[in-house]
Amino acid sequence: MDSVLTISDVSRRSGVASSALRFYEERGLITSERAGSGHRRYPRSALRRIAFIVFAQRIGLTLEEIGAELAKLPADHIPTRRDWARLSGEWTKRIDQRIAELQRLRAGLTQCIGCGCLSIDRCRLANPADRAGRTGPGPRYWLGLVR
Amino acid sequence: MDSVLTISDVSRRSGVASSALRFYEERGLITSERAGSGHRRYPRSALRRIAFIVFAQRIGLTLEEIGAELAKLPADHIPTRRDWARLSGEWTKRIDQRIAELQRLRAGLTQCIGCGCLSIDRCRLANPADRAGRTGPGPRYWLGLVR
DNA sequence: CTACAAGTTCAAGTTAACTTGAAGTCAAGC
DNA sequence: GCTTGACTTCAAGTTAACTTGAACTTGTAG
Repeated sequence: MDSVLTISDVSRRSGVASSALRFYEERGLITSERAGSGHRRYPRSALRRIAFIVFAQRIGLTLEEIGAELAKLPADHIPTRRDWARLSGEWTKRIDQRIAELQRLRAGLTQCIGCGCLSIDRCRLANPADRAGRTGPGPRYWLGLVR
Repeated sequence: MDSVLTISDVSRRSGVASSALRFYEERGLITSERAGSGHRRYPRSALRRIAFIVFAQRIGLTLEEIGAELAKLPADHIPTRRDWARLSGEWTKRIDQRIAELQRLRAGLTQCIGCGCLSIDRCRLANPADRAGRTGPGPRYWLGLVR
């Protein structure tokens, strides 16, 4: 129940691997103090920040987006309940959009495939015009562009 | 309105890049005949198969999973409406699970972050024990393991 | 004092789903 | 006969989010 935590403390408590924590730090998502030895020391508040990151990932945000969100937190004090709550506004919308899409897909699954209309020409769900176009390399699907 | 299609025909009609179509073929998701010149020729039925692949991706299936689904289709004839419908059973469940998770996350967003319980120790949503554990390299998040 | 665990940095590897580029083939139009 | 465009294969590059490994230092227990 110490007030400062080592990286393995944080890893164990958060379920996030030490290597991932270093990676998050490199990306500017979290910060740490250093002990005289050069070892990282985390304040208790880091746990909440990390929980937030994990939470946001499950919603489907990229680390970059999460970083942008975290940047909105006040820098002059440890974020309060209110500060965290302010971040969540945009997210609710995003979740709702994804839920709506899944519900459309679910309907298409029984209706389109079931009724045989799963044709590129006729079906809105499978229609290329309804999908995001994007050029360049990289994983199109994972970027949520084809999702 | 020809009965056989070139790769660029299929690409244009489906919105899937030619390179992706070749990639799908390499992975065994689709097949093609060859013209004397060595060029690919697709039957009309390929369009539906490709639409199915795109559809499945939006739901969140990997190409490997999609391949496994497609393998269940009869090999001796062009799949009928019924054949396609049979594949969809498992999917509905999967969509529902993801929708349910998003709804839980949505609730957590207002309740947990809003009320300040977003603490690794107390909050179920952020609790490591609730998340899938996995060892080895690769993108944990994108694999749906942290989602 | 000596193990040995735990921490550090930095470069390189891993995964899925493609894309890009190089080098070559083939048919059609002028 | 020559160019142009569409096609082919094959190897290598791209992206996100990490992990792994090597080489090294520090902290702690016996």
